[in-house]
Amino acid sequence: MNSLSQPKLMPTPEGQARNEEVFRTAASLMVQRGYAGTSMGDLAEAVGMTKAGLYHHIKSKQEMLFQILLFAMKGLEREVIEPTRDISDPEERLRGMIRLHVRGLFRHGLEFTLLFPERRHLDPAQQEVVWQRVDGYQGLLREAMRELAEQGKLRELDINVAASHILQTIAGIARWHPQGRGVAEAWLAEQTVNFNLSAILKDS
Amino acid sequence: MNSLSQPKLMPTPEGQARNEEVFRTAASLMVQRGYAGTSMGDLAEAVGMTKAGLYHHIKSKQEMLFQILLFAMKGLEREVIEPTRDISDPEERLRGMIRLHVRGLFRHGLEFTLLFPERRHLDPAQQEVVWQRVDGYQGLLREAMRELAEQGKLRELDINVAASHILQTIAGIARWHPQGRGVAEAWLAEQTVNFNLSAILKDS
DNA sequence: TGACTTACTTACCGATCGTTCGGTAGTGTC
DNA sequence: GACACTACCGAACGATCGGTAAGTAAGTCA
Repeated sequence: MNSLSQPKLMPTPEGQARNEEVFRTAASLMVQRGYAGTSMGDLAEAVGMTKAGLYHHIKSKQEMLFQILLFAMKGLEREVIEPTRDISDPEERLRGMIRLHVRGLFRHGLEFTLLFPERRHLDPAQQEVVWQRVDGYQGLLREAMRELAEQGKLRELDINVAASHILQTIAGIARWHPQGRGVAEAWLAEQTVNFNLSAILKDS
Repeated sequence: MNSLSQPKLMPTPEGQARNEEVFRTAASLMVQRGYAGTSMGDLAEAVGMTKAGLYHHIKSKQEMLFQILLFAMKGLEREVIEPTRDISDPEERLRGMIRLHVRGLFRHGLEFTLLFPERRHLDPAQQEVVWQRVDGYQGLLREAMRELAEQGKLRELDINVAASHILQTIAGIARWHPQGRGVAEAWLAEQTVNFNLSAILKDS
């Protein structure tokens, strides 16, 4: 029942830090080169260790991907879901979610959005877990749209399709602006917020 | 100066067909498992050949990916760009492009949309070629929006960001509805058309 | 019939893959 | 000082990777 990225037993503080470094580095490499394109040798070199040493910190490459996805999803929950949870107006909540998600892509490593397609390398049980988390997140988008519909503010559209479209525009940002450098992040976030809300809201 | 997927010399009609089968199968496998996740052994087995036999049809795995991307881009040009080229009204042209692109994802193998991220496995010169094609396509979206802006029909938004958002919603469909089965394709296409045009058009 | 080509095959190459084994330096505990 | 434990390393494992050399059956054309 380990919660995150624990090695086999009780790590020292330094070991814990090293452990986290391994996972963060792996996430970063996989964002750049993909899961299959990132070898354990690459990762070992990047953290200044031998391949064998890595296996003190992780159980397997696949398990590591699983832990990274869970960890990244927790980041999304902390940086996006929690701060907007208590906004009662659904339009403002939706705006907040999209805005924070886009900004989080650059500010913190919200690798989840980018690494999500790599879930195919997990075994079915792990895929199921990851999928549930995503569906939970998407459910929040759907719920906000449902409330907007009740208020008569929503266009005639399918909420499921719209939710997936919104997520895709966000994910796309990370793909087209790889490091977020050069573009004004806040501006890009607002562009994305407005694009998606114009898409789903009735003319006011 | 071979235009598409020619083997070394002059293929027989059967050879030509086999050649195309190799490329189509490779595209299909790579859509499912990714470039790195598709081994030449897998591909050989899928087409009922030995690995060595494959190399009669292709020069290398990387070159094959390049040819597949070019071929897929040609499909996009044939199925989406050409049929909408002569629509003078920019709104209708844009609607047509999105609609045909989404439908094409299911009807034909418009693998380009799905395989585009795999361009990182190409060498820089090949990447440049592929990128130019994409930018050309995206340029058509931008041009339509520019015309809409001239007619005063466009919202205040950045055309580059909007174009990338539109493409992402389309690509997302292929990712979320892997085989297109089960969902009414035409309905999904209209949902996507309306989502994106609502996003960019001023209230009428 | 013989020369040549296409479309493969069998057999193999060196490199790299993820992973494991046995060992060890360092640190803290009794 | 004996013991336990963490955090590694060197060396190797079998498997698989992309790719090749050499050979061959079948067809075309003179």
